[in-house]
Amino acid sequence: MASPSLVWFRDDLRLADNPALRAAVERGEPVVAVFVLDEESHGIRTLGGAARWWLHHSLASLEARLRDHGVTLVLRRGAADPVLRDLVADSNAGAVFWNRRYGGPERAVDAGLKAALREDGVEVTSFAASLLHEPWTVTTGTGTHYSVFTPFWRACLALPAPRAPLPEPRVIPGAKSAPASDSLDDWGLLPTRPDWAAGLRDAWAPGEPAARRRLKEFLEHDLPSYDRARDEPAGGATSLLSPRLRWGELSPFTVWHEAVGVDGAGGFLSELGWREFAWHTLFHSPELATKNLRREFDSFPWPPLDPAQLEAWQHGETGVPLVDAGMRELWNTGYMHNRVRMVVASFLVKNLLIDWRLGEEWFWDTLVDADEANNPFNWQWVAGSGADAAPYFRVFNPELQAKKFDPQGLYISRWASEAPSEPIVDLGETRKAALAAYDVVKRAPRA
DNA sequence: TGAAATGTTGGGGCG
DNA sequence: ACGCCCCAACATTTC
Repeated sequence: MASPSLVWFRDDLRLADNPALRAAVERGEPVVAVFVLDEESHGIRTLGGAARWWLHHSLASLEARLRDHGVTLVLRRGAADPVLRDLVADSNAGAVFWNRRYGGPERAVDAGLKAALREDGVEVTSFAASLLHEPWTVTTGTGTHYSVFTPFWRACLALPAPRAPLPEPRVIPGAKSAPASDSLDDWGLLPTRPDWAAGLRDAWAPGEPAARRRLKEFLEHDLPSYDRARDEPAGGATSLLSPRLRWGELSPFTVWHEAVGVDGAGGFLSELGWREFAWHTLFHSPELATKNLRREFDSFPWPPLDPAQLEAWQHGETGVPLVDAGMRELWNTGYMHNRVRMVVASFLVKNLLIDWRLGEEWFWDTLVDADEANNPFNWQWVAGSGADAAPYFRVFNPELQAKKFDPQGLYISRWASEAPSEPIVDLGETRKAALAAYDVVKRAPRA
């Protein structure tokens, strides 16, 4: 009697370079593929609206590709621990495989499950698949983790090179009868009443095949000009790979090995390095989304929230053209150019003096690429409270940024073409107020 | 992965 | 010819 191999898909919705899937195939028994929509386990962050849209379509793609192999993707909803244990029992699985996660609550779930299943005599194996280096392997000379990017990335580059990506399995042996599955449509991941996803549908094609096509196109067409053009929000020279990495439709090993030989790829690869740095930072500071990494920022004098200002920022109605353009790109497409992300974040935190956590939550809800590491990491970077952060006194001037990086006004006219209205705040005055607030933090005792 | 304020320099207009 | 001033251009400092 066969004892199937259970593959638990999480943030790795791909068949290529999937070590868990590979190990299950190599075990030689029928494969049961599972995805669990977990909104119940302690501390797990509920997905935002744009993320749910992406997840739906990426799961639909994975489901179809597995079906081509004769394998059913079993969809279940609930706390991962009991759901997985039920599935293991129902399918009589003898082995479970997954690729590692690095967030605090996820690690707790996975560790508990691994111990419990092993207790029951089930083989459980986890793999490195979504980071180039395991977080505990990148340490300073004194054994601590890095808090500054440049030495961190230098240390990564000095480590043995990331392994070569694994090919997609040619054959995946399916089980004769798979456990019952929810219907993806019943999960209600797509927006209705209203359906606000039209812009997302125009902008994106989720799923592994489209991700591979984009990688190829980026390498051929955009990488050569990446260093020169990546800061121009109208230019389209960025990789657009962030959601594909977020959902694991591409692995960083694949991206690394495809790009590393290309002349002038260093700047792009170091962006992969920032992604790596954010995840390592989360691994060492699981409360990254809620707690200032630099605790002296706990004394930051946030004024009482003016909800109208937060709303104006969210809706792209601040009267500051580059900020409004960015926020509307976000709302319409689930994405925003990186340069503009820095500008709108600086504006929220420093010109409006609104807590970075509120900006982080809005991005979490509206970005298709937000993950629990990069999103809070980057907000803390802008706010000045984070790892290797921009000094708080570094206040972006959105008008100057527009002049420098969107000199023709192409990006602004694409997203905010109406005649500009009066800014809701004076850029010069609010800049001064932000610097005064910074003074309080500067005088605060260091944690 | 800033911007503004302040400081320095040097060419050119002009008395 | 010379000194003076203005000011753009660039550099440095400060926030």
